[in-house]
Amino acid sequence: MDKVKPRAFRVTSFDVAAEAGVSQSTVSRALAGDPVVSEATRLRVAEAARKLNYFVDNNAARLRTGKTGTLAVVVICRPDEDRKDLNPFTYALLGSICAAASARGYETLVSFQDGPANLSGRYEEQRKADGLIVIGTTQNGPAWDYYRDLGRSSEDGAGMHWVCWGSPYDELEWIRSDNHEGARLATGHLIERGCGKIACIGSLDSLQRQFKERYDGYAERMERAGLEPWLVEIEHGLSREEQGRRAARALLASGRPCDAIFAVCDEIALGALRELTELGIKVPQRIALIGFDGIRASANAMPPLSTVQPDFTAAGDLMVDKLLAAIAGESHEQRRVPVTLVVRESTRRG
Amino acid sequence: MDKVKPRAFRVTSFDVAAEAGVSQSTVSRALAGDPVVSEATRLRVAEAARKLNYFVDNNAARLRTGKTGTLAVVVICRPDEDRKDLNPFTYALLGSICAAASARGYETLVSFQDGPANLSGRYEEQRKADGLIVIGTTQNGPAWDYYRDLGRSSEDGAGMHWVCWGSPYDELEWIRSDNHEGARLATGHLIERGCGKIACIGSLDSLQRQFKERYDGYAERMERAGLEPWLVEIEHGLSREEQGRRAARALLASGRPCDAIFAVCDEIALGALRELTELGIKVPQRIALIGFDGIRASANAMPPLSTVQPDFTAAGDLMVDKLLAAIAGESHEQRRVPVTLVVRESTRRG
DNA sequence: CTGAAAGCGCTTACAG
DNA sequence: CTGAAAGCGCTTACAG
Repeated sequence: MDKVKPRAFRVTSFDVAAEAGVSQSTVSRALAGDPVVSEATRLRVAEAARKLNYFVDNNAARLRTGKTGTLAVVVICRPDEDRKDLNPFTYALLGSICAAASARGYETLVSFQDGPANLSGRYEEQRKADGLIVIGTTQNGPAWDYYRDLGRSSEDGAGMHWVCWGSPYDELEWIRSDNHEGARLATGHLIERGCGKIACIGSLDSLQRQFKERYDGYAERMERAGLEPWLVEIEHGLSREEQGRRAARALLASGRPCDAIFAVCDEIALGALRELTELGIKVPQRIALIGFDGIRASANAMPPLSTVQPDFTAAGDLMVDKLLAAIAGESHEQRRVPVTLVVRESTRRG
Repeated sequence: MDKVKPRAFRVTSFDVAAEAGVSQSTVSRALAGDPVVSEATRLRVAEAARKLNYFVDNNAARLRTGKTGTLAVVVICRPDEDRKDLNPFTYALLGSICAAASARGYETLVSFQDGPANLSGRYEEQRKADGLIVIGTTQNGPAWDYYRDLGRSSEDGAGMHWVCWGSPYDELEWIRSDNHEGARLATGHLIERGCGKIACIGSLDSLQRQFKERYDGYAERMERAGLEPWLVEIEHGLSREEQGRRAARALLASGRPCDAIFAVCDEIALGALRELTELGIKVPQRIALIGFDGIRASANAMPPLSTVQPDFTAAGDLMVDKLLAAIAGESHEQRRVPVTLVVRESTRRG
């Protein structure tokens, strides 16, 4: 109770101690579950705490122990982007990270960051979190530059702990889907379906590293089957949907026969699907189509879109486990999330 | 530096004070931007802090001031639900809340909660947050019961600060879309388009209060135009998509002539759309269709779905402003988020 | 404008 | 098994 500015009354461990007839240190131990306190004492303390509606002040505990029990999660957005239009893949990943952290007893401090005024990754220095997870769009270059520089500067001492998903830089600790395997699965599925003229809509030089990995998996599987890879490049600086639409048009305009398309992400695939549909080209009867990412909208498309889906639960688990290992000073080699093929109408046999 | 267990070296305000040649209290004031310190001193302190890579320990500051600068956001999920399948509306709302909080200088502590093992809203008591925002599915009854009881129990003293979106209980401080107005807009749009046999797929007794409000707005607009309202009830306990599919079938099976459908949410509308499409009924040529919520998938549907979209940015702003007002002990009456009509192919004139 | 000092509410060696 | 005491790193009246 402050003499000058009496602040709101707050129950402390001293009040509980008085109520239970023990010392304050015993209250702390009992409530923390320290096995050294007797069962009888523990019960008495618990009852007193319940009666007084007492909860440990998290800030005092954190100040004393130096641990926060919190992981920071930064979601990188595009400056011009409405929150509603954020990549649904990112949202699913965010959810699985929060769930994984919670399952391991950690809170998640979430921040959407899009521009210079907003960028801030000093969570450990401020003792707001024990580590940092950065996810979000690869396309916000300045944001990733900021985090890359933060990582570099902290070499000398501070020792940040973090992992990323979507970083265009290999020097950051990244985790990604098993893109090669997923692309092989998708391509193999099209081949087994009887397709032989399979185009890949994608890019080799996108900031999005995953796109190249997916093309490589596609090309590898094509060559194994004695087929020639065929890349239709997306144009940079457009929405994914528009990239898909234009690539579909370019593909048709080329005049080269095509019976199937592997698009390197679902949103590009959905754009291509709409363009094909509007041009009267039946999917899958004339051209089969498969995407990558397993976003929810792919299931709602007409026809429903086949895709390659990462195990989102595994993704969250892996990111959190890798981060916790880094915090504990242990090594953790795995950085690929397993994927599965999801077959829907868009690749079914006519 | 602890003698027994030397913890990791940490720069404190005392180190900065020594470096800058001032007292520790001056460092604190200078870094907090207290206008009482001279410009020269402030610069010297800032330089010393930069040189030593010093950041204020957030836990110590919070312990001292009693404020956390943090808002807790609880997202209520369904226990059986994959994170990936969470309602996209909820994710968009989460994003706008985090952005609004950030714009007002608050951090957001986000937690996905789905069941008894997981439910926890004691953020203020633990001094983890200054207030609480609860959003998410209305369909998790036990979770809302938990929060309702928490609200009741805290009457006697603690005084929780919070706001909700999606609560089935009116006693909690709720914020919702302007559902009446949105439904009137949607229905009026169908009428202007020339439709007269307009069904509403929805429910009067759903836990989701918003559904009844939307039906009421629809019925009001119908009656104003001298048309008879026609409710096709959804079945409980199914996914939104399946509810939409079945309602569409029931509507057709009734034999009653129908030229337009207003569905009380986009996901139900998308289910209805797929059912109609699979049955060969052209949308909008034979039946026009409009939903509510403005989720991203509605734009990707074939044909793109007309809808009523709440202003997500305003929603996040309003929830955060209302919560901050409650924390400050001020009143804040507004609880409706404005909506706009989004016209797409599914209601265009043939 | 600046400094010395108190105190926020815990956890944890240390002593018994 | 329990208690007395130190100390985590700040902010802020109070005094000058």
